[in-house]
Amino acid sequence: MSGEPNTSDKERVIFHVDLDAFYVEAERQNDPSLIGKPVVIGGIGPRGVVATASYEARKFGVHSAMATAVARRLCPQAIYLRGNHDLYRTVSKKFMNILREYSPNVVPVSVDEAYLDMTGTERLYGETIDTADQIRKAVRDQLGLPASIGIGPSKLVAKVSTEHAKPDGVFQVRLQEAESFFAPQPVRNLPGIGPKTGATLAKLEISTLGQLAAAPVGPLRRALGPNHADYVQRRAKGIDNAPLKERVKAKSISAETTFETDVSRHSELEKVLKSLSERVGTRLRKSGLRARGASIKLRYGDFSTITRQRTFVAPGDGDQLIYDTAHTLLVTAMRARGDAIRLLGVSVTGLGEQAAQLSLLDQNPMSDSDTSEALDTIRERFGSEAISWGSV
DNA sequence: TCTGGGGTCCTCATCCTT
DNA sequence: TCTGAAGGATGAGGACCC
Repeated sequence: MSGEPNTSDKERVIFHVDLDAFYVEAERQNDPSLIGKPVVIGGIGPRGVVATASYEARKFGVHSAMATAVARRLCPQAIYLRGNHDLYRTVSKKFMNILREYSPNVVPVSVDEAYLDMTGTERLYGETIDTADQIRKAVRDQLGLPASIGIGPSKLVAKVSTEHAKPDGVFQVRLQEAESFFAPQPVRNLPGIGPKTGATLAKLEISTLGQLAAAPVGPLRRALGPNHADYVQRRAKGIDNAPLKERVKAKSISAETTFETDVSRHSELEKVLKSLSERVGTRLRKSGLRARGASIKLRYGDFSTITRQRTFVAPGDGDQLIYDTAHTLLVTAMRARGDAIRLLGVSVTGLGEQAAQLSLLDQNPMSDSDTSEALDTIRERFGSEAISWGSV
């Protein structure tokens, strides 16, 4: 491989394990009558999008991120399900536990995929490819789910290899093969190159990773900015020294909702804002964190999106603090542009584990945080709908 | 054709402090 | 006291991923 010397890659054997059409397969475990039929999971309302489609539905052109309305036109005979995220989380935990039997260093990246550092395990399990097959067999035997595994000297190469392993297979790319393996592939196959960067590269007549790797630096930097240009060009050569480590803590928590029809009535927006603030607040307290600020997200009918954020006077985790801040931001934003709103979101940012402090300003015997915790307890015992603010 | 929800990271502009 | 540079904090938006 040309480019920079990469000594650390030489010793590494990274597995990227990905469950095929995970949501669909998990639903099929629950309801075997779905086996063999086209199944589409995602938002089933007028503004929903597809989260996952079974391979039977994909034959009709249905794919993830497609508007459900379009999917229904392409494949009206498919079974459309909203999805059961509690089920997926439960299955995902079992999946990760199986992987942990094979490596102490397992890094989950989402419910259905994880990286494993398998460096030096050959003596324990034998040939790398055989180990991958053992893992796939264990996942199938214990959970009934098909898994694909990409193997490479880095997370990046393993991840791209997985696409060649699907469905239900194994694909390995060794260090010395990485650059030639990448070269003929379309730029969009590289994680980190999305529709926008792809279009920018197309304007420079760059369509493959080989062309990107060999592209002159000047025009590339002008088009993408120096940092991003250098980053994607290194990765196009298969260079990735990123260590395998788990993300420690969340940096933000958010909740958002898209209305079935655009909304401009203040009272309705306030009601939804309150409910979103509660959802975010509940999750914030559950994680034992406090936030330094809050932000709102507004998407208008023409799909233009704005965000507005504000820092709290002091870090906090109470529903009222989140709502009051979000409400101020909403009122200010609506004064500037009063158009009907398609999507409303609330998030808290700057999360940290600050110990609860008694603020000098806090004169109330029952603080916002205390009230919110009391509400959490009631919701936990009697359900999320059991109690709410009067306005909601 | 019509685009969800929950995240992360990056860039750029502006403001404030030193 | 004024001015400008540097750097951090904050705010806004874009791009991307699953």
